[in-house]
Order: sequence, then C-alpha cells, then structure tokens
Amino acid sequence: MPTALSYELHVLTARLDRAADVILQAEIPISYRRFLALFGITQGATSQRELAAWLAQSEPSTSRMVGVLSREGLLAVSRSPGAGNRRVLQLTSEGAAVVDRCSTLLEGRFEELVRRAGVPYARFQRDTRRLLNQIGAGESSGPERIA
Amino acid sequence: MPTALSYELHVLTARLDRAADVILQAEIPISYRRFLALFGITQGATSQRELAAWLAQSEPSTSRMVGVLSREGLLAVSRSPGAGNRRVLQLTSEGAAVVDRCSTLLEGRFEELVRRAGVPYARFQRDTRRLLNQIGAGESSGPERIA
DNA sequence: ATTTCTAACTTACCTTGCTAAGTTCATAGC
DNA sequence: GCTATGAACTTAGCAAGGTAAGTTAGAAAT
Repeated sequence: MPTALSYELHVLTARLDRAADVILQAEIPISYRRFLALFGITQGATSQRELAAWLAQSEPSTSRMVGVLSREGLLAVSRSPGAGNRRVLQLTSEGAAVVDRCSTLLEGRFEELVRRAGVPYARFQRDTRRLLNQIGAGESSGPERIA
Repeated sequence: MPTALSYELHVLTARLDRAADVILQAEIPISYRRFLALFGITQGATSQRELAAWLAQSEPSTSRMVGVLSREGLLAVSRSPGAGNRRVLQLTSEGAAVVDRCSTLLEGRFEELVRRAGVPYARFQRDTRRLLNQIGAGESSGPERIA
C-alpha cells in the first residue's frame, strides 16, 4: 500500500501523535498513549480486554500499559469475585485529574488544525469512519463495541 | 486530541499497517515498515538523512533500519569519497526484487478498500494533504523535499 | 468431585519508534 | 598545518507495539 494516500495517512497520524505528546509533556509528564489508555476508561472500558478493543491494540500491550499506569497510581486494578479472571479498571482520583487536565490541554486543538487546513470536519470524519468500517469488517473489535 | 476524529485516524492507520503486514508476510518474510524503507529508496532517497525525511522518522531509527536491511542483503551502503560522512544507499538486486514483489502484492489494495468504503479517493487524499501541510508547516521534512 | 473447557490476563521475546549524547568526515579560518 | 564548525551518521537506553505460549478463575460435563 505504498499508494500515496496510505503513506500520507501514516505520516499524518504519526505527526498528530507527536504533536499531542509535545502539548501534553509541556505541562504533565505523561505520554499521549498513556493518556489515551486512561481516557478509554472514561469512555466505558471496564476490563483490560475491553480497553484493548477500545485502543485497537493487542491484549498483552494493554496489560503492560495497565501495569504501568497502576504502578504510577493513576489506575486502580481489582478483581471482582465470581467474574472469572477479569480485572476491573477504575481511575484513581489522581488519574481522573490527569484525564481532565489533558483533555483540557488537547481540547479543540485538532478541530482548530482541521479548520485552519480548510478541511470540512464532518466530511473528513465521515470518510474516515467509512474506511474504518470497511477495514474492520470481519473483525468484531473496535470502539463501537463499547461506545 | 481525544477528539473522535483524531482517535479514529489513529485506529485507521494502525489497522492499515497491520493489514499490509499480513498481506506481505503471507508471501515474503518482510514487515511493511521494512518494505517502506526499501521503497523510499526507489522514490529517490539516496542518503540516510533523506530516507529519514521521506519516512518522516528520526535519523537514529532510520540508521538502525538501514543496518538491518543491509545485513539482510537487501540494501548496499557505501561511502563516496569527498562527500562528508554521507552514506550512499542502493538496493541490491535482491532488494529490488523484494520491492517489486511487495508492490505487486499491495497494488490496488488500498484503492479497492477506499472504493468499497464508498469514499471518493481524490477528495480524501486532498483533505489528508491539507492536514499534512497544516501540521507540517514550520517543519521542512516530508516527502515533498525529495519527490 | 474431578476433569475439561473457555475467557481473561501475563510472560517472554522481538521490532521499531524516540531523545540525548557521541563520532566521523570535510571544509573554512587562522 | 592546525583548529573550529557543521553535516551525517551511530550508540545507548527507554517506550510501546506485536506474536506465541503460559497461567488462572470460573463454568460445564461426566
């Protein structure tokens, strides 16, 4: 897929991620990826498997991320009896504060970028979602499972 | 930027990359990232710095990738006298064959996905490029420097 | 009650991204 | 000729992605 578009999409998201990292770390020592994991919990992911699906990543990666965030005191991990081997994920108050602060820092930044680029937000979003649905067809994972 | 769109873009490119990996490794033991590095050379990158710019990634990452590809015999690295510390990158015949084969495997796959999703390719590409130009404003790197 | 199955999670190991701090080669100034 | 500067690349070390294979807790089957 060295089609120009596919390559350009890759570069675009790589740059967006780095930009988000820079914005966050100017104020809080947290990476965008870690913020996203915490954010997923506020979006309804309550187990590691659900969080992995929301983040669209593998379970081992999510397991490690949960370990890191929990060791940093941003996340509480517990087991609820009678629920198999499942872990219950909850933000600590510190974790919730971090999510709030980060959300504020990033709030509107992307919309502003899209506006300055002269791209109609709704249209680009619709196109992106169509592609997501198309490529995700056949796989049951993804954010729609939770949201 | 936990804006829905920014998150969705991230998920989309992650899935595209994995899909490309699956397609390639079904036939050739090479990752999409390695293919992309080789492909960059066919697109005009002749030094590691240029390749890093084309791949929109850091020079150390590119340095390591070049080392790997050269150790695998896909890439020839040489110095040309009087050119500073610069390395000249060239595909070996095996490397060129790999690029050809991979290009064929991926050919049209992305366009097909876009078509099936009902998204107008040209429009989505134009939008993506506008966003790229906007976020890249101020940075001189990127494919346009070479292509 | 013990065995078996399944879901959820972990461990081990590798790839590949990044930054910060070195190294190397050629040129420019003295 | 010798030193300073700058460009290109490397080394070291960490972050975070992936797969394959292992573990654990409950449910199901006999």
